[in-house]
Amino acid sequence: MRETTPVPIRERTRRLAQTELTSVAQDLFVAQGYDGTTVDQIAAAAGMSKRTFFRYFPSKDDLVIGKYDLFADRMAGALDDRPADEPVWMSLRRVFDITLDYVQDDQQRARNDAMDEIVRSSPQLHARYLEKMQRVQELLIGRVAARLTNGGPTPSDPRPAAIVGAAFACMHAARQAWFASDRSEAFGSYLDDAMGIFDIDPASPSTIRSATSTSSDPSR
Amino acid sequence: MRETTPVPIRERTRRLAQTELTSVAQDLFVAQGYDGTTVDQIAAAAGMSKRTFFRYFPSKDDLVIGKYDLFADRMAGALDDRPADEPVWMSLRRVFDITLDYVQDDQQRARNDAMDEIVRSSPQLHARYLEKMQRVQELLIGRVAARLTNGGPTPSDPRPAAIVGAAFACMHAARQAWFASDRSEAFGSYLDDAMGIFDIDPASPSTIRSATSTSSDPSR
DNA sequence: CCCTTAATGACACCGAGTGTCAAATTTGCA
DNA sequence: TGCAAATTTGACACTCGGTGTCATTAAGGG
Repeated sequence: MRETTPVPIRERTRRLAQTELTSVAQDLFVAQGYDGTTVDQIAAAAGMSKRTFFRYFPSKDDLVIGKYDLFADRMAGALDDRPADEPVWMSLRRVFDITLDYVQDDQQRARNDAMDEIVRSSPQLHARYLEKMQRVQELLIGRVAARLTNGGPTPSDPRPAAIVGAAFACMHAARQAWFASDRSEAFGSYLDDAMGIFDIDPASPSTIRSATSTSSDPSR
Repeated sequence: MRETTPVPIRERTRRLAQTELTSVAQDLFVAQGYDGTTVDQIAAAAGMSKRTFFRYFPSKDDLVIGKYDLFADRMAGALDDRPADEPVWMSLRRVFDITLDYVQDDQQRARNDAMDEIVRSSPQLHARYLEKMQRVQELLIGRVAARLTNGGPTPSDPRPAAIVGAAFACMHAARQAWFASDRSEAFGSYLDDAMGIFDIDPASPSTIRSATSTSSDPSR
C-alpha cells in the first residue's frame, strides 16, 4: 500500500525526543515543582542544551499542555461520528465519553494524573490549560452551529457557544467533583448528574428564536 | 463619624499612581501592541523606574487584568442581594445585569473596550483572563451550593459548579455574539437568548438526585 | 526642626526565550 | 563506500519579565 513511511523517520525521532523530554521533565516537576525546575535542568537531564530544548517545544508550558491539542482533534472527530439527528446535548455527552477511556493502562493513567496535578498546581499552567480548552470548544462550536442552523447560517448567534460552553462547564464541574470524591463512583455518573440538570434538549432546531426578548428585573 | 480618613493618603496616592500607569500603558499598548511594549517603556513614560513599576503591579499582566478582581466582588455582592427564594438561574441572570451598566459614560467605555481588545489580542492575557473568570465563578459556586443544599452540605456535588459554569458560558457566548453583531440590539437580549436555552429552573432544591444514574450509549 | 518611616532608584541577578553561526551529524546519492 | 548537501546541535550573546538588596531621598508626625 504505502511504500514511504507514513510518519517519516525525522518526525519519529523528533517525537521520541519529545516524549523523552516530557518523561524526564515530569520526574523533575514532581520532585521540585514546576516553577522550581528550570529548562536548563530538564535539558541537561535529557542530555541536550537549553537551545535544543526549545527546538522541540516552543515553551516550557507546551511540554505540559501540548497534549491537549491532540485532545481537541479527538473530540472534534468524536462529534463528527455522532448521528446528525441526535440531540446536540446528547451528542456532547457522548463526546465526553472519550475522556473516560482516554487512559487504558494504569501506568499511563498515573503519569496522566501526575501531569494534571502539575497543571493544577501552577496558576500559570492552569491559565493556559483553560485557554486550550477554549480552543477545543471553538472547534465544537462550529460543528454545533452547523447542526442547529442546517441551512442559512445565522451569524452572531450566541446559542452554539452557550451550549458547548455549558456542556464543558458540566464536564469541568463533574471532573472537580469526582476529584474531590473518594472515586468510588464512576466519573460517568458525575457527568450524567451535571449534564442532567439541563436534561431537556436545550435547543432543538425547530425552536430557533430571535434575539428580541428583553426581560426586566421586577425586584429592582 | 470618622476622624481618620477612611482611605489613608498613602493608599490614595498609590491608586493614583496605578491609574496613571494604566492610562500611560494603555496608550502604548494600542500603539505598539502588548508584547511590543516593555515595562521599561511604561515606567519611563510614567516617569519612574522599572523597579518602581513592579511595586505598583505584581506583573505586567496585572496592570491589564487586575481590574477583574473588583469585578468578582461586585458579582458576589450582587448575588447576595438577590432574594433567597429566587430560582438560581434567574438570580445569575440578574447578577449579569451589573455587567451591563458597568460602563456609564462613553469616555470610560471606550477605554474599557480598548483594554478588552488588548486582552483578546494576546493569548497570554486571554489565558489569564479566563483564569480570573474561573476565580469569579468559584466565588459564586460557594453561594449557589449554599442555596441548593440549605441544610446538610453535600460535598462533591457537581451541580453548583455546573450551573454557575453554564451561566458564565452563556454570558461569554452572548458577549461574543454581541461583539460580532452590529451592536444595534441590546446586549441584554443576547444574554436572554443564550440563558433562555436552559430556561427551566435547572435545579430546584426539591429535585436533588444522587449520582447513581449511569447512561449507556445505545448507538455504540 | 528633627526623627521615624516609607518610597524610590540603581545595580546585580535569575529564568524564559530568541537570533546567529560554526561545528557536528545525518541523509541522499553516486 | 565515499562525498556533498541538508539538518541538527551547541555555544554565545542578547532581550525582557521579575526579584533581592541597599543606599538615597522624600514624606509625615511630634
